Amino acid sequence: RLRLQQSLTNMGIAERKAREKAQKRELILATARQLFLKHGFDAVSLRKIADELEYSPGTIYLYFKNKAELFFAIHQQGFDEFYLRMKSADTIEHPLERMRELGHIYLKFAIDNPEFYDLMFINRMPVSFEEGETGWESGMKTYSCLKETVAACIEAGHFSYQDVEQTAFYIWTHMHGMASLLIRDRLTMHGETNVDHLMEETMRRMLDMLVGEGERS
Amino acid sequence: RLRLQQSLTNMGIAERKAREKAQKRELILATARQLFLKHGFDAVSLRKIADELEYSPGTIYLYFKNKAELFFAIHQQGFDEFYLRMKSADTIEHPLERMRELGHIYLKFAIDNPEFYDLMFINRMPVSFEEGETGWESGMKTYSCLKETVAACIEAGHFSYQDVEQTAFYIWTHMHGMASLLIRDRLTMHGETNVDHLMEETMRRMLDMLVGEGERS
Amino acid sequence: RLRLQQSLTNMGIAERKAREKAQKRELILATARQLFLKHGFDAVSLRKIADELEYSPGTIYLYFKNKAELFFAIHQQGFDEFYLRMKSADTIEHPLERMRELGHIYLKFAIDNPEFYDLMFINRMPVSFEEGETGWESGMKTYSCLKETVAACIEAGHFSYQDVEQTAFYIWTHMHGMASLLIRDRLTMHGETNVDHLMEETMRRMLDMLVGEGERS
Amino acid sequence: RLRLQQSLTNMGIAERKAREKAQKRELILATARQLFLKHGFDAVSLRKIADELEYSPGTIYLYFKNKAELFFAIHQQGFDEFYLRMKSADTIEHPLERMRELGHIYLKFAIDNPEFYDLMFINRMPVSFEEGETGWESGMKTYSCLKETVAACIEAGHFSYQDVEQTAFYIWTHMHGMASLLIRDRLTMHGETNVDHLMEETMRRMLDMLVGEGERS
DNA sequence: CATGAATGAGAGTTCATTCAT
DNA sequence: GATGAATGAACTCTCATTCAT
Repeated sequence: RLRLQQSLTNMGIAERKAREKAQKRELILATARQLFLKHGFDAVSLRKIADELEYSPGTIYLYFKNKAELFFAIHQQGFDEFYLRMKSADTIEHPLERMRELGHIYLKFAIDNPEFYDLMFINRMPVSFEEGETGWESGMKTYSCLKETVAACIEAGHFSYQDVEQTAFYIWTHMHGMASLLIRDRLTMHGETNVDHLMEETMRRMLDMLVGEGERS
Repeated sequence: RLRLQQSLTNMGIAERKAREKAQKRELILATARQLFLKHGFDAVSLRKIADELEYSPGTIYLYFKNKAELFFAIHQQGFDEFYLRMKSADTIEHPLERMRELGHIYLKFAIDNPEFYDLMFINRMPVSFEEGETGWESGMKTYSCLKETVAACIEAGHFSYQDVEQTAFYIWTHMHGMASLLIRDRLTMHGETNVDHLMEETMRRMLDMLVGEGERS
Repeated sequence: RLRLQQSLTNMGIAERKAREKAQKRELILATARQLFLKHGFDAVSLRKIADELEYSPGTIYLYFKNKAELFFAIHQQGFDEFYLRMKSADTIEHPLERMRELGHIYLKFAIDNPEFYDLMFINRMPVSFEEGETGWESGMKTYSCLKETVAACIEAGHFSYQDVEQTAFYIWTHMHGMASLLIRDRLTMHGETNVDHLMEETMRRMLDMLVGEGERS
Repeated sequence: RLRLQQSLTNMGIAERKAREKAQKRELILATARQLFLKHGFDAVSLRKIADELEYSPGTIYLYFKNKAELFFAIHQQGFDEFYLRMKSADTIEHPLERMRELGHIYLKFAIDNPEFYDLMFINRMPVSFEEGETGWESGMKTYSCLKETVAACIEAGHFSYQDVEQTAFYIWTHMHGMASLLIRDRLTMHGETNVDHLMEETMRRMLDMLVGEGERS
């Protein structure tokens, strides 16, 4: 019985340790993310991250093999989170409504998580990244999300143009244009006050124009 | 008379010197630009630029106060060149045709000069840059170009939507979305073969959709 | 009686524990040795040894005070093993034959256990090592082995030269020259194919030359 | 005339600068060499070398591409110097006398320049080194020196054994054995007082033994 | 005008070692 | 007894920038 109890205790300890380790990993990721946003990936050193956390520089290497893996992890995390949010639109039956919600979610994600968005869609990829094709699964799934909804819109007769691939490309590139200009500070001239609103409106306008004549939903 | 002559001579010399100085500045800029293209702005050191030119690193500081000023100069130059190209569409009378040409020029510029485009629209601005507001004149002029043409399209009844500012924003953000995804390598999934063509088509489709009902040109 | 039994049991446990501890120590040593061979002493970190063993780095410190002591232990073990092998020649009565066997064993040991040989005879000693004079007992015994056989050869009239000390030095230095050049990769120029054979032959030639005139065995 | 004079002055300055640069390179090499000797190649960091010279760590990179090149340069320099010394024996006509002188020079070089000898013949080669085969020219030339003298000794009937290659190998390995044991501190047991003398004697004895019977020079 | 030697700071990374658990 | 997280120092190397010449 003693053994069993001890075994349970050990399991408890092991579990707690694993949890704590995961939490610390998360903490490092969060700090890195925030710094990457402020100064850009290249300008942030592991040392600075460590300083911010009041760790020794070597400590980070207990959680990440190197800087590229840190990038990778944030990248991945970003796409996972992104996918989750996009997926949440699935509850909306009406294809066009769903499409609008996707647009809204996309922009909101970029605005709320610019550090994620930057690493995912704007930052130059580290060389080590390009070789292995892993890490894009969530990204591809999300894009599939978009394409399915586009297909549904076409099938339901909401969109007059019939090519799914091209229409998805059309929508994505426009959304990204707004998001990336915002994040990389090229919209400061535009009175800034209502940029978020302007982007939302632009998105809706784009979708409206995709909708076939005579059938405005 | 001697004095006059000498003075003239001096002016000649001074002129030549100024010309030579400007030429050298240009040469440095061109080399820097080319290197920025190949390896990205942050990855290029002043020493590498100097090596490429077979200059001493100190020499560059005779022409540019620091790396930020080099960035600034290329940025400026890029916008100047960009403006010139966009301006060349002015010869086209028909507003919608001109609009289409602007779109074509925009994409072509991004594709042909990704290093310029990157610095102008994607790269994070050096901190010293944000303070001084100079350097955006050409950029603003170019944007005005766009807005004028949009206004002309509206006036001519080609575009049904009436807000110039918003429509210009609409067009620009979409163009930039395509350009920036291409330059930062996020379109590799798209078969890559015909990305340029796809972008052109998407642009035309966007403009077509902006054109009011019943009046497709 | 219970107490006695428990005491016996405890002794059994203690013994087993001691045995297990020794075994683990041995295991660590073996792994370290093998890694030292592959990458060189300085290039092997304790962490790498621990990883190889699937131990925690801290664990090694339960068996060795520090890296120098690990060096020390392998050094010792190497000399012990070396001594055993050399000792095995004792069964050969004929002094000159024994001498030849010693030479053969020496070279074979160096070739078969370059990691040992390197640590024992080539690698720079850790500073902490030089102070304490312990650790050379087996080495000295082995050298005595050599000297005894040399003495026997002289006594039996095989060697013409009479100084034992000098002759032992003569033989050892020559053997070591071949072994160390081989191990530190300075013999690659010599067609490499038959280096082992060449070394054996050279050793035999050396011994032959030590043999007095008219009395070639 | 002014121009000419200035040109001459410039040449003077350029020359002086080149000389100073070469001197500084030499100084770095000397310092590095000395530190390598004391602590071993791997244990000496560029920082330590820089500190010793009261330079900034970066400065060394103005004279050497990296640590391997520093190694390479010392290696090369050592072999050059070594070759020069060995070559100096060429003035001795009598082959056997020359051979003895070569032996003397070899040992003296190792004793006088242990830091060179260590890097040349004992230290593990950096990986980058093995690939390129450059850098061994002086070494090969020196070995040829030895072989020529051996051949001459054979031709003159001094050596009874006829194989040049094997005899050169024989001589070299023995010399190296003594030198490397001395440098890596394995001769401390031998009363140390007269090790140099013992080595010289051993070398002479070896050569004497190579000399054919009845013809001791 | 141009040089290029020099610097100090800082990059990513690895290390032997310690210590609370 | 064993763990493994953590450290601080060290590593090689690159950088933007300065300044005497």
